[in-house]
Amino acid sequence: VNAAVDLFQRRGFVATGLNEITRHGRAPKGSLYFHFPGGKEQLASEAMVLAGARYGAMIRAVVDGASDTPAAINALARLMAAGLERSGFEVGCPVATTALEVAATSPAVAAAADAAFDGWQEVIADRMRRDGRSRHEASRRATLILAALEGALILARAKRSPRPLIDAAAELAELLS
Amino acid sequence: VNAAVDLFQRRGFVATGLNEITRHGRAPKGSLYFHFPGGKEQLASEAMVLAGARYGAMIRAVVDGASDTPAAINALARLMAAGLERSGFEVGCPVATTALEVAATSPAVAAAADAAFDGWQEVIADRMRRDGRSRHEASRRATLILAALEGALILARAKRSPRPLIDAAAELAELLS
Amino acid sequence: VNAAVDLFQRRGFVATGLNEITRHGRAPKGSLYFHFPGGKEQLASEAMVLAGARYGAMIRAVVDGASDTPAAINALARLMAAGLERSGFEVGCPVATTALEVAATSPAVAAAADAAFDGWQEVIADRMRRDGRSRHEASRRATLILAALEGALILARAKRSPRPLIDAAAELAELLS
Amino acid sequence: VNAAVDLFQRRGFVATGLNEITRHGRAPKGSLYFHFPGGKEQLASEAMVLAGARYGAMIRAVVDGASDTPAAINALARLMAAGLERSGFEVGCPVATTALEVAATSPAVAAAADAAFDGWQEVIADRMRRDGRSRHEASRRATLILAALEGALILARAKRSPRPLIDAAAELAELLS
DNA sequence: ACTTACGGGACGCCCCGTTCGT
DNA sequence: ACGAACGGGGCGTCCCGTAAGT
Repeated sequence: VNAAVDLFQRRGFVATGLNEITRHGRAPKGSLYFHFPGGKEQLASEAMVLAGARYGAMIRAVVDGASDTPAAINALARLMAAGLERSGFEVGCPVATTALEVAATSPAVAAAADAAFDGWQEVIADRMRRDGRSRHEASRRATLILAALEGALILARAKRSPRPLIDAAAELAELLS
Repeated sequence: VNAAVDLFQRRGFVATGLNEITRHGRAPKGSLYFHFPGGKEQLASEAMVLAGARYGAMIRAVVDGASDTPAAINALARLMAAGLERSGFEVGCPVATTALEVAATSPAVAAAADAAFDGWQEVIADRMRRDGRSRHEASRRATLILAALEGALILARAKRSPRPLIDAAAELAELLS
Repeated sequence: VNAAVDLFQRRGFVATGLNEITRHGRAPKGSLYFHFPGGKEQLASEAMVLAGARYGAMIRAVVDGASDTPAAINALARLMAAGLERSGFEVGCPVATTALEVAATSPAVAAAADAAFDGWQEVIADRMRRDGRSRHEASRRATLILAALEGALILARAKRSPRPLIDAAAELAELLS
Repeated sequence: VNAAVDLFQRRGFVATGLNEITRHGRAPKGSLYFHFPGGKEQLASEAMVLAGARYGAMIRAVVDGASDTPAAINALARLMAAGLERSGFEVGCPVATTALEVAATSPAVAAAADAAFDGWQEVIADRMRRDGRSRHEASRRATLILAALEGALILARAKRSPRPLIDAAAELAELLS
């Protein structure tokens, strides 16, 4: 279920109860362990995969629609800021919170989160390769962009303000142009 | 107690039980509500403050010891990477995980986390102002640096590898030089 | 299925899940309620019947093969002790545990268990009648023998030692000779 | 709590929920894990101890009040039969059911059950030693008596009739006189 | 002033026994 | 015959107060 994606994104992995998820998704409780024999961890892993795909598609759309990389960065930041404000700063990255929470305790979920991050990074790197960057350069630069956006998103949620996100993106875009 | 700082850093806010904290800190259970009438939230707030001060001092030492900003960024990344590896990728940022978890539920703790972030950002900005940057430019650039490091730390923990941290820092340092 | 017999014998009725039984018996889960519309109770009842027949045959073989009643008692005790030790004191009486667990809640299963006990008692009584005892005397004496063996089996499992079984049988055999 | 003794005695260990026990004993759930950090197993162990002591005292009273061993056996059987009938055959031995259920899964509880059995056996053996039996003879005979009573109790509960208990006791008493 | 011991609900995850729909 | 669905509860433990003691 993708009710899990939404709730993990808002409250985090640990704070979200399975009951809450089934209620939110109007799914019966008993079926959960039929579809996800691995329990909450499996559910989280699949949520990471789904969120990775969905968010990845969104990132791709923005990145491909932008005229150049700096423009893409700013566009992404604006999009994330809009989502943040629309939800009252509840909805952040659908992967980051869970990734941090389970990094030390659940290797399987951490790996799924990592795969999602990798996918996004690859989307950005792909665009830069098409712009003529070398493979290695594109990869490193994409990592930086993704990291900066994720980090700025944390700062923005803590401050309950889109400023850090907008500022960091603007600065990074400027540096890259 | 600063046992809380350590545990929140490793497992996150929600996953850490009060029992665990008192055990880890060899403090009596009943005393907790005497010293922290606000309960877990107050404890977390004070943990954010303490971690902010400690981490801030460390950042200041590194930043002041570096020859220029790019060198400082790389030095910080190496330091964080070292801590990551030393702890088996358990110990990340003492504020970020908690900040994400409580962003939507506990304004007080979120504010404390924000204050910690602000302190760190100010340390970095301060250095750049001393290097002759304008107030506004220094602030934005410091936000970017902090965001990039925090974001890269997430990626690194998910991947259980210091690579994202080292790469993102190297790329950012290069852009800034 | 007689996978149920084995599992009820080891872990008891309540502690054995239907899933476990189907897995142990390589039977499909959904088929269970086709063959046993009465659910777990019916399964238990039939397990009692099957165990009663099987164990009864074994008792008959031992009893008929022994030279006299005291010898039969000792032989039975040795056989039970051997099964106990072979299984690490996991496998006791296939009926007693379930009988005790459901005595208060499931009359149907309790009746099936009672029938199994009656069958065994009859096997022993039959032998004694053939040895010339009166109907009434044989019945009472068989009840005592069965009770002593069942009771000693409990003591033996609790102590994880065949001693109570061997001792009680020896004492009873001596009294009867 | 001795509500546990009562419920384990009626329904068995596995079938009795902790909630049920706290409800039955009017104790709050949260307090349970303060007094019994070991959880259900510890509760069961202490229930075995308590039941062992209480039942042991009762056995001692009967045994000491009887004129000789055969009379004691019959008196015990009558007492057990009375308890059985009074409760609609719900209340059996407070130790046997649990002992059988946990024999394979919980060594600690099994040991506690064994200790209770040993205590009872010792009470009976003690009486016989005072009657002039040798140490070894008294011990073996006491084991037989205890086993026969426990076993007959199972048969009686399955049959929902005091007959097996009364008959087995009568037969054993006769053999001993 | 500070700590201990204890009481007290609420809920988390897991899994159970059962019944549809095919 | 059987995969899928379905609630209900089990045990553990959490976060929080309070009454008594030092």
